[in-house]
Amino acid sequence: LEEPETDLSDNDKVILSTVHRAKGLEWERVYIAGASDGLMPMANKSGEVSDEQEERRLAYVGSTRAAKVCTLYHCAMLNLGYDTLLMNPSPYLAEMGATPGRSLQDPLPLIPKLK
Amino acid sequence: LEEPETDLSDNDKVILSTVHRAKGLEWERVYIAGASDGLMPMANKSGEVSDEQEERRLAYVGSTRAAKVCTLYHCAMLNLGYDTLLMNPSPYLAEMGATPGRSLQDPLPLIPKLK
Amino acid sequence: MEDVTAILDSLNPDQREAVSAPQGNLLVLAGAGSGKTRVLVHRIAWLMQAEGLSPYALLAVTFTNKAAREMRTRLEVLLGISLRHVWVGTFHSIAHRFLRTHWQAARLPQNFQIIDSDDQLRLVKRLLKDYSIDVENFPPRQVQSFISGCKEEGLRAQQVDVHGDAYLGQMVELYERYQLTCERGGLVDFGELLLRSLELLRDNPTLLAHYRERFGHVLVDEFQDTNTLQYAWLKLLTGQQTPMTVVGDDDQSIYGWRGAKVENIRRFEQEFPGTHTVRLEQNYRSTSAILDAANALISHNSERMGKKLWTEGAQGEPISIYAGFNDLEEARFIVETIKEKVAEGFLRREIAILYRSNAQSRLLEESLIRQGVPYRIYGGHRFYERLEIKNALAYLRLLLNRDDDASLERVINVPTRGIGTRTVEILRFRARTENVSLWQALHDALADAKLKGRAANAIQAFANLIERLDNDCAGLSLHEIIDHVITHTGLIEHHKSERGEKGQARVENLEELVTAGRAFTQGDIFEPPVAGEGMAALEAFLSEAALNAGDHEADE
Amino acid sequence: MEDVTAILDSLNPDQREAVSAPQGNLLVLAGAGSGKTRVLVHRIAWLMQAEGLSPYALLAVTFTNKAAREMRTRLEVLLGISLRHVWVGTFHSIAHRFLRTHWQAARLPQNFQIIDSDDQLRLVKRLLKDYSIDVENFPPRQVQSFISGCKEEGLRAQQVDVHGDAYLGQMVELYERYQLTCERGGLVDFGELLLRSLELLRDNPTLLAHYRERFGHVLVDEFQDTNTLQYAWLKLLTGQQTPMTVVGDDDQSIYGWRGAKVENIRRFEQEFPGTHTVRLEQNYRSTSAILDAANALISHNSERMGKKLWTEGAQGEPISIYAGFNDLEEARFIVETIKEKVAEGFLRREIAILYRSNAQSRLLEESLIRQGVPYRIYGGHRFYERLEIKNALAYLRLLLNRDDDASLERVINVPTRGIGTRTVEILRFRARTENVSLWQALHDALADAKLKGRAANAIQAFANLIERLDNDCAGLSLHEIIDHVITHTGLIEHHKSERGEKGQARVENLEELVTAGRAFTQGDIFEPPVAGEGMAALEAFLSEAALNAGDHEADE
DNA sequence: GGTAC
DNA sequence: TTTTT
DNA sequence: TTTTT
Repeated sequence: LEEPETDLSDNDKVILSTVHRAKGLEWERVYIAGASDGLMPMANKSGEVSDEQEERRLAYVGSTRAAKVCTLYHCAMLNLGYDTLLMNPSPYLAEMGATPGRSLQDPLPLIPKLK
Repeated sequence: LEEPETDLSDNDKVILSTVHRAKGLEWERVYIAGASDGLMPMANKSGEVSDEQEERRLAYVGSTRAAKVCTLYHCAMLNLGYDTLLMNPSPYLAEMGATPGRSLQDPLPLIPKLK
Repeated sequence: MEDVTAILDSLNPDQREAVSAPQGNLLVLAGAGSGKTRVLVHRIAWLMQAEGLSPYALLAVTFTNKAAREMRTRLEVLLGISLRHVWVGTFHSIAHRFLRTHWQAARLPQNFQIIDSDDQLRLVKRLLKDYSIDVENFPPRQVQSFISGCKEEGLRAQQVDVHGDAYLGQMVELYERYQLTCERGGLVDFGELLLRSLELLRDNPTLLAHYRERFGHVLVDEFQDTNTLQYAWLKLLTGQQTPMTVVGDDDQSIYGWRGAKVENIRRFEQEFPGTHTVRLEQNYRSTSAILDAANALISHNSERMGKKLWTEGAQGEPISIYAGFNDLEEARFIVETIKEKVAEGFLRREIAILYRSNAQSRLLEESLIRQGVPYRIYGGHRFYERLEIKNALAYLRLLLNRDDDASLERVINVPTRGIGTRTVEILRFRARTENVSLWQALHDALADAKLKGRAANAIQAFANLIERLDNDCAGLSLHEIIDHVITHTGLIEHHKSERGEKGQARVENLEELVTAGRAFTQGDIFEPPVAGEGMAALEAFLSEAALNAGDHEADE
Repeated sequence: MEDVTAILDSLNPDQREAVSAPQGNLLVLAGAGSGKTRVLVHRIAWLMQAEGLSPYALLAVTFTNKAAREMRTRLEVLLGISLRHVWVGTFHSIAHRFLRTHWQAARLPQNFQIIDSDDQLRLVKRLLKDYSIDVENFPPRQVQSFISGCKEEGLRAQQVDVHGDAYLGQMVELYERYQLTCERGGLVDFGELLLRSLELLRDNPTLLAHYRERFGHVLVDEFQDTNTLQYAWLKLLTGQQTPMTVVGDDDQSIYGWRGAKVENIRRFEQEFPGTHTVRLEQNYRSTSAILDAANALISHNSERMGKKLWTEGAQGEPISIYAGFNDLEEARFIVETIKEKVAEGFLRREIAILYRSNAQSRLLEESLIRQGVPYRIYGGHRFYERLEIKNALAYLRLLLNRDDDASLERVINVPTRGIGTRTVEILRFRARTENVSLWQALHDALADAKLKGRAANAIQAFANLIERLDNDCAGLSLHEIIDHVITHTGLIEHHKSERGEKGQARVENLEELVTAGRAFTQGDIFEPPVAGEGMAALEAFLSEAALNAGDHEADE
């Protein structure tokens, strides 16, 4: 009777997944990372969104994975390794009527770069 | 007396050059290729022009290389190998008051692509 | 008629309507968390018990093996009997079944093998190199996706209209050569399974009539994810006569970029007249707050079929948004919240972090590790995509078919046996110019002594190895074959000598492959055991490995 | 005072004003085709003849060797005397001259060598590999341009403010390591020439005073192209006291992306008070139509210093625009027009096709070839950037300095002498860990027998070769040295055996290098012969090769 | 295991 | 950038 | 994407 317990607690791990792979699954609490404008909806380097409606469906699929709690996360500055981007919150947040849980800190000025 | 003649006619070649390298040089007739909107001024993939004024200076340097004739060339469709772009004429053409030498043909519809 | 009320007992009115809808086309618009699988399973039970359809007359198609397996088990639980004869499977596994059965009509060699996307990419790369095509202008991945894209649109190379475009023309030529290479090697890619299965039915009226008569009802899951080819296949198979039950949700269509067509579900009612449509809008998963947000969000889309999720459950916490200064902060926020919740007693496995792109996981993982929170990446590395497994499978494939160039190339010098790139280059050149397989080229080169010295010895040794393995395996069972191959090819030894834990893990994976082979022949609770012994079983096992690559997740 | 009116005779009033402006800062805003070089040359003549400045007191700085050469010749033609003692040269060649003279004060080894951008890139790549830094996040070209960028802004690694940014921090560390590597190898890159020359003057007040006193007038061409470092250097050198004549055109500033600062010319009048400004607006090149168009175009820019070109010449044909259907058509149009014009009697060499990016030349070339029009790409391949020449130079550099790792790596196995990547890897590792040069590491490895067998023999042979070459060359003249090296290293043989015409061309290029060496020591009409014989001449020759790489254009 | 093509 | 087979 | 050293 100890065995399954151990097995179970060994499997008691937080799940990380892309929204795509999460389709069809559910969890009590879902935290969505990257609820920022170029990520959700995802835009290419030119700032274009390839399929606005599909992007919205993706956000829909993501949020409907949650049973009890769904929280979204956004950040003002995104480090890309070679560049740092200033981000705006996802437009879908307003559409969902998401309540601000903590206010956005003022972004620091970007690091001046040498040419 | 034959020698220099031959040498000379051997050097009688049309010159191809970037505008940058052409700075300071001059020719009787200068033909400028690519007088289209994303090339002159040059835009990056996102359609942004990094330095609008420097781009205009580049066009200025190009056209002032000509002694007698300066003609600009534009084309409606640019083949990039992996993609075909529809191009508009360079905005500098209007600023220069360039006279249309041949009217722009109607662009064909782009080849439909498989996803 | 049996007592069929039990089937409807536990259902809500909408579900009940769907399950008990009369024979005829049925479209179930199943919102997220509305009990979609349940309805599908109960619908099948209903068709059998209330409508009296035989298990043989049913065809249920899904997209993933997981979904197929879940359906079958839940059905068996519901009915309390084994149902191994019901056709429940993915589009690909069903197409595969067709092709295996009718290999002659499909103009395939009997021992054809399935290649996965990885193999396909390797093949494309090889092709580009052979024809010295500039990979700048023709990136392998782009060529691959062009080929897959064509097949998914139901197009063979000859049918692609290039409009005189040189670039497209080149692509089509590559597609054509790729296809020839596959055919010479007896290889079938994922797209080919479906396309050829479609052509098989299309070009064999008797066969088509047979299946149309046999299947009394076809059920399709996640219908919004079907692509042009899958849709055409279903249309052909049912002849718009055999009734279909299709279940899906246009609001959950997220694979458009991969060729899936939401229009297929949107136009179903028009294309299949007499369709009865049922909406499942009661949600059994989420709180009201979450559903309100989701409904509000999706209402901004146009051309929706329309659906509004509701629940009898609690309002719950509002959806909230936390904003951090930068991505590092964001990851820290998330993990801190999770730690709090776990401390309050929530189960870790009931918590998920979702993101758009895999790249985003790095910071999250770092944060989880730093803060000591155990986690698992869902659907990370796949067992059958691991290097050592792919190598073992390549040897196994060679046992069945020496002309499988892709497999031969893969293992000709693994473990290293002194066959260098130069030698392989020579073989490739010869194979290409004489239009024979590498295996043939290799023997020709040995025969006319074009290869000498060390190289010839090594090549000879390789050929001997393969033949010896084949001999040795005669009469062995599947798992014994696998065991023999991984041992006597030296793969085990090779990985044992690798430095670090990696080697050990690889050896364990290889041993796991033997176990998988044993399970395969013995059958398990999910899958029926396979007909045939030894080499016959091996053939089936290899197909299974290619089609079920996602199932067997690799440790770590 | 001599009769100086001859100097002013042929000039227009503006030019005359500029040439004869009193000693003191002078800014000549010289429009395109306004006789800029003429003014510069006559100004120098004026300063010497009217103001009585000695040739020694003059410093004329240009950006290209071509411009420097043209200035010197035209000056000699104008004055009818040889002027080899006037300092006319590029920023880099003048900085180089400073550093060669004051190598001790500049803390450089006497035999320091100049590396070009190519060498620099190789060095950066080597560095990234050595420290196993991810080239995805740190693309070599980006690292290189960061380093050059810093130097051009006058910043040493220690002076770069990273604001706690990890990425920038890594860049700076790479800059630092790069610099250390250069210093250990006695290597100086283009940016370093200028930066170190600046520091040399800045940190040696006596030296600075000496040069400030020596130069009575400094002239600068293409002032709009100066970068921060060059501007600072000029400011330091003149102390804003020595009068300067700067010539330039803000409207022709097209190198901003490379660090050039138009502001330097725009702010010159404020930064150097008492500046007299002259505008050259009369154009001697183009028709009125062309100038009208150019004036109209540039008038759309803001913050211009202001200038309007005019001509006494004809109106001419209007500027016209031809629009083609696609780029192929466009190229065909252009070439057709050219053929017409050539048929009408225009000289081909008086016709140019200009474009923005090199990629555009391909279609144009194809069209020219197809239509049989002879053409030449201006500034195509550079002689000193050719592989075989770079290899020969690397051997020559090794003769002067065994510790030049970049050169040693370049040729250690060229021609192939059995030293493989593995062996080189071992040497590199040893050099890195023991912080010695590769040459040293190589001897250490031989001494303690860490390398054995074939590898050791090959390495020993290489070391012997270099030493033998050094011995052999003692007493030889420069061109004999070069000849000896390209022969006895086996480079000539190596290229002779190459297939196709390429090998022949390479052999000819190597022979051309010998000729260049001969010309160098003997001097020619443009350049003074070099002081010193043999090895001393070699040192100068190598610098010359790096600084004048663009001059000597390669055939074909 | 290394080098050469 | 997302990846059901 | 342009490349004076």
